[in-house]
Amino acid sequence: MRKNKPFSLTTLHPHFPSTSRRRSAATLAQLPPLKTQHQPLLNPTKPPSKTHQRNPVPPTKQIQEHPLISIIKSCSHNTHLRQIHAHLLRTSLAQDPTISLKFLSCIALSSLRDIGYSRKFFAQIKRPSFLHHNAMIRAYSVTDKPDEGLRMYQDMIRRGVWANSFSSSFAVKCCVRISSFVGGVQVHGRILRDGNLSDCRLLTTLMELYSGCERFGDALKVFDEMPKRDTVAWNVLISCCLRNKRTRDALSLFDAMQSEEYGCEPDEVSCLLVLQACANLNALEFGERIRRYIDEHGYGGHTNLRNSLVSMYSRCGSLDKAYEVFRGLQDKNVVSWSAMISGLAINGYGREAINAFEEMQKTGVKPDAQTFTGILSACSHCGLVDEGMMFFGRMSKGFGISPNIHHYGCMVDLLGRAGLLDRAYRLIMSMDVKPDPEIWRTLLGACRIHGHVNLGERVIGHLIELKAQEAGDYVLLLNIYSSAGNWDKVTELRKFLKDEALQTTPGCSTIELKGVVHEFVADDVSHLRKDEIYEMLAEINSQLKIAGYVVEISSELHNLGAQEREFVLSYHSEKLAIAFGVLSTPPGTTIRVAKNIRTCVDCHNFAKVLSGVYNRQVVIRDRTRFHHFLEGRCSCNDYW
DNA sequence: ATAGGGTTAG
Repeated sequence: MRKNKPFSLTTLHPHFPSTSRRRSAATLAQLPPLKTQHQPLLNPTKPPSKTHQRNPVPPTKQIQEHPLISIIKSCSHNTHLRQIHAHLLRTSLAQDPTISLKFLSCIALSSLRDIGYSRKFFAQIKRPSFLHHNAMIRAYSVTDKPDEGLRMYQDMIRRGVWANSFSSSFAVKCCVRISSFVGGVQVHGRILRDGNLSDCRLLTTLMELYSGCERFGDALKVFDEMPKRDTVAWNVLISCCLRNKRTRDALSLFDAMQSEEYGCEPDEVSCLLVLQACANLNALEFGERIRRYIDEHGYGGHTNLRNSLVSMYSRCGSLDKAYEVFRGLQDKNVVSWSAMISGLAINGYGREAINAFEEMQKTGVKPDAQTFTGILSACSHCGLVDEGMMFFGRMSKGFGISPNIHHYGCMVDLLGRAGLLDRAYRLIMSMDVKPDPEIWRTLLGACRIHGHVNLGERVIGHLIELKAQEAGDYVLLLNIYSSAGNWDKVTELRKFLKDEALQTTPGCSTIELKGVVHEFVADDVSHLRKDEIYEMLAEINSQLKIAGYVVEISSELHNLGAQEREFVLSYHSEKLAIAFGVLSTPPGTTIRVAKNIRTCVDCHNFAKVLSGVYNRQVVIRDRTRFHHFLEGRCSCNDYW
């Protein structure tokens, strides 16, 4: 407990200009002469003036800050910080609690982000309060040493230094940065003991932590126990759903938060997040709803929302609407152009994407790394090998952007599809970034297309090295073996797959009907209309067989008899979604399905034949592209 | 009490 009156500079130095006048242009030059103001600042000799005592006003409003504080606040340049530091040391102002605190937090947030500097200054404070500790933990949380911030917090608790909800908040931030679930649980425990259970912001940070550690359940629990939830809390929950593969729940939350029970208005961030969910799920109608909401609530002018709309429309296969929004954008920035270029790319308009790229530069917008990801994927989707190579070269030479893993991925796809497998392999080996499993899978896909057994085996070797091999990868290898007629290897691999319990990314397909997204996994029996769906699937199977559809058994890894294999295949998630689509739409309409992983050969053929027999346009969007099927043909030359 | 915390487009 402090016995003295709060330290106030206002009363001590009435000659300082008032806050309001000072605010306009505070610079170091406006400081009172340094030499004359040594002692009085820390050792008040004059009592506070009487006028203040006669008119008691709430002290918080009355206290004026030291001019140094406003200088520190407006100080963005590092050299200025150093100057102020020197000044603080000279005048022993460094020991003033308010000033040192302000300075400490300023170092943390300045462009310097120099934790060493913060540490040094902290060490110079003789009696740091818990506020100084808080500022340090915060500093750690925004630099590259978040683990030390957590340690400092733990140390604080251990030494019995007073800690408040802000200390915990910064500590949680540190845990978020290093994805430390264990550390987060500790801080959570402390928060519970401190009884900070009604602090909405603190709990939101905690949700953010669990979200980042892929602990959806824990995040939801925190949310549930919050006594009062504001829009940001809902937004964090939505973003948590997006990050933890609960995309469909993200859509329900948009409605739930608005319900009478909760009465929380979605803001522009909510819209941004939900639009992402729509894009992932292919949920065009829901996306349209969000668009109406945006217009009705006056968010229509937000460029980020419009950019998000461009992306949502194009990822839902509605390129014309994407273009319409794009055209209406008054201030197209690099994100708008990149969204449009990627949109053209995934929809198969490679040339148009390149044109857009040129036009973008004419309007003076400079491309960045993600623009090039879009343009390179346009080239790979449309088989524009020379153009792709050209852009890949121009990227670093002409624009100073060094290729990242996504750029390399596009190039591997481009070269691989074109049959230049050795070059693709050499490119991966020459990369200055570590190859990820995804890029090896891209090459493996190319090996399948071109029946390259040796390279395929080598790629599997690399995946094993990364401990990332999944069942789906071996299925591709199986396809390669069987198309090469290498039956011994096929048998051997089958046996291996049967014995080994391999990890698989569960395939999942979604289809939107009347604004409701339906989700299917393989062998799904959870849908309300499952009986009708399976009946329809049986009907479709027999119709397609008449039309010449043959089940592609090599897609399946189960070591079963041919009859049973066929049975297993018919339960793939995209078939269930398509069957549901046929069930719910009249002939002549479009069935749009989104798949989270690669669509298998068999489902590809299934959709192709079905589009003719049932007179539906079928569009399957898998990880990177659209597969359009119409009248028994597909748009991608059976490159699946 | 003091300063200070959460979500965000391609």
